[in-house]
Amino acid sequence: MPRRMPKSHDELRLDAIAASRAMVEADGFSSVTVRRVADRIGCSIGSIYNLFRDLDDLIIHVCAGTIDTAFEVMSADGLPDEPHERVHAMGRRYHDFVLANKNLWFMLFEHRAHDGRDLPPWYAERVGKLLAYVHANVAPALEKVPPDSRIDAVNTLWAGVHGIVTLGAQGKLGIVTAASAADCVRLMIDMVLAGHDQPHVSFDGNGFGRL
Amino acid sequence: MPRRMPKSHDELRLDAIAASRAMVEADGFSSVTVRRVADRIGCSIGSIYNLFRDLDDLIIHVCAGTIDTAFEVMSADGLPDEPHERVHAMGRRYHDFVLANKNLWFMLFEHRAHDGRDLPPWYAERVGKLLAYVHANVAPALEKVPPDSRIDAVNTLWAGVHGIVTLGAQGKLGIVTAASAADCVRLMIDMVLAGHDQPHVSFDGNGFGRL
DNA sequence: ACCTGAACACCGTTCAAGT
DNA sequence: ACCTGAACACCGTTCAAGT
Repeated sequence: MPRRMPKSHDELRLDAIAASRAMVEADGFSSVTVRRVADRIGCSIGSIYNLFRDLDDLIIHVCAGTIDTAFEVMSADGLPDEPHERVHAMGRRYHDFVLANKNLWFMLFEHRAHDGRDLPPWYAERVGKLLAYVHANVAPALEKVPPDSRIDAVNTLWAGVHGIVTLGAQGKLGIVTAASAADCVRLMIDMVLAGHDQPHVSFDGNGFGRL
Repeated sequence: MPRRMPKSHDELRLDAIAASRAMVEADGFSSVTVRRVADRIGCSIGSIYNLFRDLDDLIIHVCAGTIDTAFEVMSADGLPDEPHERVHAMGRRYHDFVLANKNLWFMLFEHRAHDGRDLPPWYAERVGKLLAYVHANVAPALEKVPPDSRIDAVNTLWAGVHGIVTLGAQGKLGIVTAASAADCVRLMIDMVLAGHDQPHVSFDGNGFGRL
């Protein structure tokens, strides 16, 4: 194989996305510029616009990769069968993932398309896949909630977990708090599930000792 | 009074902050540029740097104003006396405020100082004042929680409310949900407070105390 | 002492000119 | 057909020159 084979369109696209992702991880998403990406992957400024519609489009592709990674992490093997424990495991995975990928994750929420352009369908699909997985695995722990309200209950619980994880990762979880974000996530889940499921709340801490 | 009296340093500062706030409200915080502010308040680019250390410093002053407004809204007269109802009223006020001031509120969380420069003490003080007010008014509804854990319980509940309100304002509260963010906030508060009214659910038993 | 705006080093995006 | 980079209209920040 020749040493420096000219890269194909698709290879260059993947290079640009990978380079951008590395920049986001290292210095946040505002450090990604067309000029720097072009420089990093060894092409001209103008060529970036042959690979992507504009910078927004490139950024969205990095975001899509982040969502895919999140899905893989969340859906990896090893989730407990017991519904309550499963929610705790999901919360823990979400927390750990966001903490390990702060800049990439924040970009999902902070990035706004320039005009009112809405997200492409293939992107919305991937978000939907991740959300559907969360719903499928959280809903069983809320089976006492009437089916009509269950979607809202899951959304409420998970939005709560998201709030804790986000504020925690931003260092804004209360002024002075002894409890870590991971502890608060656990507490949130326990509080919500307890509110809905009086009889048997197993709070022995079992299954979570692998902290 | 003369028609066009030259403005004092302090007047110009307030003008710049007000102009910036109006820009954020209208078009988001990335629409605030030194050139546009200078143009709007009728001074030169360079003069902005006589009023503020840099653009970050100006932005922080807008943020401080947002926090002050939030405090005024949250602490206005008319909160119910009953602790649970009071938490609901707080949640509702928070939700309404964020919805009515999306761009200003998002700026608080999305704005990052350029280098690792940390926020000035007078700014942290104002954030602390708002958080302290929330704590003082939410804590009574969690009086069954042991005092040692109560701060963490309030943080957990309020971070949850924050998550719902934030995702709701971003239009990201679930893919398709009938319930509005306001309904989810109500549900969250009910679930958490209900979880604590169950006698057998205590903070000591759930492993939360270990830190 | 402060105001000014040209200058500097960036930025996203476009497009005529090359291959 | 695609790659190139100068050009355009911006950006934050600085600073010599004015008052």
